[in-house]
Amino acid sequence: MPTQRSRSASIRKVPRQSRSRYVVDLILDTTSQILLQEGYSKVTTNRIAEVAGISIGSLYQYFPNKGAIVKALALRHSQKMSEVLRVRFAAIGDVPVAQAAHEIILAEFSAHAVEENLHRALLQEVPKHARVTATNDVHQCATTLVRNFLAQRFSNHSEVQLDLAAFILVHTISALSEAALRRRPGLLSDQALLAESVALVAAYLQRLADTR
Amino acid sequence: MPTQRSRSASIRKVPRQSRSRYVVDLILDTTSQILLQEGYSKVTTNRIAEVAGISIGSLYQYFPNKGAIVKALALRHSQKMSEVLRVRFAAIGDVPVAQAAHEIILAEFSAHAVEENLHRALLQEVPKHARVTATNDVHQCATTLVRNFLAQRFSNHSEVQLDLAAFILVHTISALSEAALRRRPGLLSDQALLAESVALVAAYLQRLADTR
Amino acid sequence: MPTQRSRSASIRKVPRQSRSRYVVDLILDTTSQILLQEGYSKVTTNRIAEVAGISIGSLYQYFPNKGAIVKALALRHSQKMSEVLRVRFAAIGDVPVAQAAHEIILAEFSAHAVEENLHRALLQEVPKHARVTATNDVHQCATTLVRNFLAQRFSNHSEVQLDLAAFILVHTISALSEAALRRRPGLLSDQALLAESVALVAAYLQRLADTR
Amino acid sequence: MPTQRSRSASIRKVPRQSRSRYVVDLILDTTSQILLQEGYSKVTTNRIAEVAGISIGSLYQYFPNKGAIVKALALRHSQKMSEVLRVRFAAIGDVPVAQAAHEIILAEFSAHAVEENLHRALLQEVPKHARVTATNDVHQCATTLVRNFLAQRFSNHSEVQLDLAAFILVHTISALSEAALRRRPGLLSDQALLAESVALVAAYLQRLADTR
DNA sequence: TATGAATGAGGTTTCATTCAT
DNA sequence: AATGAATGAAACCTCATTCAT
Repeated sequence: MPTQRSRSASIRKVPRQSRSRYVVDLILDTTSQILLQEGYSKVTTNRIAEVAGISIGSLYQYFPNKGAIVKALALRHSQKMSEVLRVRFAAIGDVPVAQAAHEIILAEFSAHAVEENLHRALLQEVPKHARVTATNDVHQCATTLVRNFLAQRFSNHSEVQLDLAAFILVHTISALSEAALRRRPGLLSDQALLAESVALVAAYLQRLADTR
Repeated sequence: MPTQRSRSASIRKVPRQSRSRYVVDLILDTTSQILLQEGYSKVTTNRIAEVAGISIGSLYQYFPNKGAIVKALALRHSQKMSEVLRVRFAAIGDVPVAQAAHEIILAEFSAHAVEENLHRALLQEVPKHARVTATNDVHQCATTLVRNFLAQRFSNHSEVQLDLAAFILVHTISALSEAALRRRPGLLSDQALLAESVALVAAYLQRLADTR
Repeated sequence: MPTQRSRSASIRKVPRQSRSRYVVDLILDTTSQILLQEGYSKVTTNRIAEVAGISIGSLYQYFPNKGAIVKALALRHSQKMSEVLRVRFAAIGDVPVAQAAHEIILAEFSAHAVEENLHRALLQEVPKHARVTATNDVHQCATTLVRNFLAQRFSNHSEVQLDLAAFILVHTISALSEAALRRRPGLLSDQALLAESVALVAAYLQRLADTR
Repeated sequence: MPTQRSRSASIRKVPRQSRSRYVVDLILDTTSQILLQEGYSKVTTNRIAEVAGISIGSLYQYFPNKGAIVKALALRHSQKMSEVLRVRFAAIGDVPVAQAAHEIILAEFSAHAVEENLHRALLQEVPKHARVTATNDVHQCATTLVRNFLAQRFSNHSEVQLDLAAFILVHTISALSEAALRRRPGLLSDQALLAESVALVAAYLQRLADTR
């Protein structure tokens, strides 16, 4: 007794069977590939099916419409990034502030390095409405992790201060990661940039420690 | 080498040019309006002409294709932003580092506040290839201005160090401006966020001063 | 000439047939339901199977194609209507003309009240070619019954006259039944409309009696 | 400053210029032709454009969607029928009831004979929702005309009685017209059927006259 | 210069049907 | 028998661009 389906429900058949999983991943991989090689305007359902080597009908058995494919791709990507962030942050020990800054930055840089080309393409090619939630997800995740980190280190600050600091740090570090990637893919490994970013963050954290 | 006709028409020439100017601006304004109100997918040449109240044929007499319209809009916008940046930076006097940080941030925030909605829409809705040059222009301008500022204050640093510092500062401040705008449009005036951004930049500049 | 196998399976045969019957009826009921609730354009084979809770493959084991399903539904419906007509007409005794008119009309109204919504949907939503025979069946049945009735009462008229009178009566009464249903579903019980219809038919029958 | 367009607005460009009129009529004529020759399922926008000898894009400059074309066709047809009805009824003089019955029936038969094949196709092939208003229009028109006629002749009856009589008459006569057309195109000219229909109606009108 | 009707490639999506399991 | 993933022709519709007037 099927009810009306939401137009943007992201997946039509629950991919319980491994065959389904396979096709869904195939479609997302193909979409990613076309997006990277030819740009968003070439991401059409026909082309996805063609490149994936499946029929257009099959594609629509797994996704209700084009938007759902793009959203699913963005979501899958954001989950990969979030996972990296979580693992990296969990590994930050009880180290001095300067070193913590280093590790936080490495965490963000690593996350941004996950399929960095796809990340850039999603941000720069895909219209916002086709990816809102997913993009926010990573920011949300990063902000929470940084916020928790700050809360442990700077317990004497108010909630509001911690929120603001987390906001500033996440945006700053994300921007530096992305700017680096945008400028020259691979630049994330640039030691000078890394060191200077660490300096920026360390200076800010130090000031935070010095205040009240 | 003006011909007789154009010479005798020279009085009329100015109004003619301004007629062109007028239509071009009308088209760009209309494009901006549709982009903001309905999203990039609704920006079609027919719709632009319709909303602008001109014929589609006329539109194609002022622009060779759709891409040119979007690029022109992006360019016009980046020039407005750059102009704000230039004026603000020129006004920064020989003040202490902390205050300079404040003024630099205000300059960037002001620039980003110029048609902030359009700015966001261009970045988030319009595919990169339709705006590359223009977006780069602002960054280029900002980077040059910051770089010059640093060169004056920190003449003992190497070219490479100055380049890197400029890179970091421009991306950081831009990101904070945009994050602020995105979070709560119109809230660049949030005093706490502003103060904390100044603190971040000041801390970095101070460190730069302390280093050889 | 039943083979050994079928003979020995004869006990099982009935339940097997009824299984078939069951699925066939399930499919027709589901088709009817979708037709009524969502319109003919939503009657697709996949949707029928989905709502019926069977696989699309099973559906095609009971019907060779979509058209056959719709035709079977129309046929089943027309048989139900015809059955009502036959029973009602058989019960018309040797009553005066005016009362006969009353009973004929009640017979037709009753027949049209059988799944009246389905009846309307079949006529108004389903393309003719998908139901021709079936719809004709009811008319054929009604015409024969009325024709027989007239033959008994007005034996002095010619074959041609009787045919024509039956044609006129059946179409008139059917139209009034359907108009009544369409106007206010469920209102075949409208006494005024019923009385006036009887008057119309009675006047015509009386005239028939008066003519040679 | 165009506002959101209703999806089923029937005509996109107001056909003020004769060129527009011409194309609109061409599209409707072509639609009618395909409907008659190949059935509703073959009425596709691509086929209409192809048969009409215009591009699919042109078709969509004149109609917002397929439904609007079918509705416009149904409307045009119903207007032609209504016009015939009005002219014929206006010509009915102060004649005896039996002759009036004759003329009313001729009026309805004539109206139904206007593009009778199209009429049948619209009723039998086209899903109701694609023609509602139009079909109702004719019935409305006929009912009003008959109602006015009755009001003049039978001024001693109540409003309710007149409404009911008009309802019965219009449905009866329409059904007979359509039945005749359906059975054998051209049958409307069958003198026997005509005479018998007149007899039916005359008998009813006479009874109306006899009642208070 | 201005107009706007016309174009048609190509986009998204549906659905009757098949067939390997 | 039953399943349901797969198919692909074909439906509806959009939009950048041209060109005769």
